[in-house]
Amino acid sequence: MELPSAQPQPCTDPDCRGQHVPAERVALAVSLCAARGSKLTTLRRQVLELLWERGRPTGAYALIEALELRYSRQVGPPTVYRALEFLMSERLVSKIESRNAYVPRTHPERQQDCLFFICSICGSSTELEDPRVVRVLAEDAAALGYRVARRVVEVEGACPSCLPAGAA
Amino acid sequence: MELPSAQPQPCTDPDCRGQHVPAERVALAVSLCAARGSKLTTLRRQVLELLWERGRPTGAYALIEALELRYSRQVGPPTVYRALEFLMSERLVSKIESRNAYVPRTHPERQQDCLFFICSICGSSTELEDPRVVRVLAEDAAALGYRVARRVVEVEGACPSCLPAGAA
DNA sequence: GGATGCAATGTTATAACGTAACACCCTCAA
DNA sequence: TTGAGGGTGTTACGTTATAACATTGCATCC
Repeated sequence: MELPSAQPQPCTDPDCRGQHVPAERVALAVSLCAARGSKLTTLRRQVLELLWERGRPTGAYALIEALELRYSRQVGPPTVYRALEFLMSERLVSKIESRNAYVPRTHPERQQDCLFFICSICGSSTELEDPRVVRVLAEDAAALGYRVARRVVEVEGACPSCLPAGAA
Repeated sequence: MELPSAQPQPCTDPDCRGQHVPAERVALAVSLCAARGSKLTTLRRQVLELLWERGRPTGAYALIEALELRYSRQVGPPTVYRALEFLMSERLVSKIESRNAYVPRTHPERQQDCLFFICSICGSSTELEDPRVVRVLAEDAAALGYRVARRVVEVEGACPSCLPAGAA
């Protein structure tokens, strides 16, 4: 299952902070889905592209508006929700539960649920993976006798750009 | 600010897992609010009582129904949402973001946001505090330059009662 | 080539969740 | 007694999400 070397490659830097070019990330999604045998259709790819272009958590109805604007056609809520459902099942998108909004994942090739830091001032979000969080929650789950299916970890606050310099 | 010894006391066991009697927890809320000078009105107390009686994350509209049923009067959404807002500001209630539902907090006297384990089968939830999660998230926030305002940590899975014995 | 089956999408309607705006009422203090 | 402010009631509406069913498009088989 080797990809041709011309294809976009997954990022191998665990500290990259998700600084990636949208077009490149969409290309990676195309590769990933092809490799997985899952169908990233035109509609689904368009939704993913829009999410990348937005660069911040975006609501489903904002996506509908954007689709209608760009492609000059009517789009019903189920259309977008189904596309989002597919993208989430492929780990290409996560839902930010505390905002009812959706973000593209910078590292869809990774298995673990990730953390999000969300700025309540500018609305931006930063994706992060931290094995320590995973481990600690797994320990707590074991102590409670829980089997973990999904982790939602969202930290709201003020991002560095929105904080007056030095006011950490 | 000492409470009379006849009053319900905060639980001092950090591993109690929130096994408390509803009526006792409501009484603690009354004491806490009195001590804080905040007004736990009849309506607000009724909403809190209902949440305790439910024993699981409960949606706002389910609370409206329950209020109407019990007290035979019309209740509009704003009435309940305002009560919930007050209860959350007093740390007596938390919202489960991944379910759009509300739960009473077992330890309103504590300052930190807590974690929730939610069973996707029976719908129950377990509140937990884990300083390790708080610390790790604080470190990540520092590394990103974020100032933390609020943590949402929700683990979905299967609770021990819903798992076939031994199938951890 | 037409029949068939299946996944994806389109369409309509409605459910579920949440809030804005304004009216009323009660209490408390000057 | 009157005015201020907080709490609640009421109406209407905004936002988020899904159920149910119709249609399309594409692959496969005969």
